[in-house]
Amino acid sequence: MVQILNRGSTRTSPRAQRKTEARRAEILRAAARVFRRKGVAAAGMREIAEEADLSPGILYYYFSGKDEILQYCQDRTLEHMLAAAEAARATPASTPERLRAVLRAHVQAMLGELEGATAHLEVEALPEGMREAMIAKRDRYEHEVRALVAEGMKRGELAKADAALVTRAMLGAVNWSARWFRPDGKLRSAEVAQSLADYLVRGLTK
Amino acid sequence: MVQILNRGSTRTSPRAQRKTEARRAEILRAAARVFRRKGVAAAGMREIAEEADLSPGILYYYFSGKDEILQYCQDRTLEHMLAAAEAARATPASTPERLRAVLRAHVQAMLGELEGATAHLEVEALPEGMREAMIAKRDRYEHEVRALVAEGMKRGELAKADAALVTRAMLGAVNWSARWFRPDGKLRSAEVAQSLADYLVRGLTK
DNA sequence: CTAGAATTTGAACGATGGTTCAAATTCTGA
DNA sequence: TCAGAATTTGAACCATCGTTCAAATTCTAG
Repeated sequence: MVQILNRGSTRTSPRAQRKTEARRAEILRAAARVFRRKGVAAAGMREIAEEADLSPGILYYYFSGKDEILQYCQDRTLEHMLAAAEAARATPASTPERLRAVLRAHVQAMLGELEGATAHLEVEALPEGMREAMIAKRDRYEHEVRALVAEGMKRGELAKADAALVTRAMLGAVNWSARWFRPDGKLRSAEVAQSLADYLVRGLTK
Repeated sequence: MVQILNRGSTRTSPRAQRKTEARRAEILRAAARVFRRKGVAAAGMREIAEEADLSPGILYYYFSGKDEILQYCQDRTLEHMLAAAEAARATPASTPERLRAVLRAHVQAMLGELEGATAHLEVEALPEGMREAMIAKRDRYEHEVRALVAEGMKRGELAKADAALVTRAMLGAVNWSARWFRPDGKLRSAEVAQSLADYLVRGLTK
């Protein structure tokens, strides 16, 4: 997890710390919404500031710049998804069921009404130096999912296939939902999550 | 198909026309490579010019600007994919086999060594006014694929499911391959195409 | 060969967007 | 209450990028 430094609060009072922390979180949420709405490249600092009801300059009091904001946004979502993947591993359910759970959580992390975020799909938007660690984390997640797929195949619960490629196909299908999903559409995000997971795992059941 | 106007050649000699046409095609190929390598937003006109071994200004002699270049790039790939989809419809093979053929062609259109292009995945990068027609064309393609999926279900060749959602899942999985595929990787683009198509259609076979 | 048209160049322009910063305002502890 | 620290503002700075254009060069018809 990217360490949250003390930027923007040299004050030590717990009261002030909490307020600073809250401001920072507010900014991140606002940024995540703009990133999701317009894409990272098209999201301007002025727009992020407006979304958070703040002046543009203040963003630089709480963060070093757009890159850092993006980094936190991506990190948060990836951590969330990693947690879901690790939770699934600890579960006694069958491999197909655990795989479905991970995929559902993945979709919800992106499309969820309140905290859905998609910035982590644009790791290349990070500058060199920040990118590597994020890619590593994303890869860790991918490996987690792939391990689940491979385990299912080994146990005979899933049909044999190229686990790496199938994993990428699954993740691609769910990631792409961020492009077409509309909150005001016919399907709720939970339904999308359920149907996608069912279809994708079905492609491997015997 | 977007009409190729006579921009950049008021000359009427067939000889000159052909040369102009060739220059234009060269520019489009160079642009497609840069778009694919860096993404549309990060691809600069100067970089496109350099990729084509030309000066930046000349691009504006052959095209009205970046938007038009992008438009042609997207249009070409979409037309290519549409042609493949329509060809599949005219084929006597089973629905699952036709679906696999379309998906394979789709992957090849993006990852093919020579002409693979991914700019059409970024329709939102087009300005209002150009975007609508491209979205319509993309949707036409999606409908074509969906029709195939629906037909297979109706005929009993494929398991019943939400055809629209499954189609999007399939297209997402193949589109995403543009993000992770590396020409110097373990798998050739044709192998990726084959395996993806197999897995995705398998998710619907009974 | 030569005049006029077509093509090409590259410097400069203007808009955009990330960022900085001096000054103003608000907050906190004593 | 008040001084000093923390926070906030918004105008200005600067780099980047799409684009323009006057001038230079190349091509072609007669």
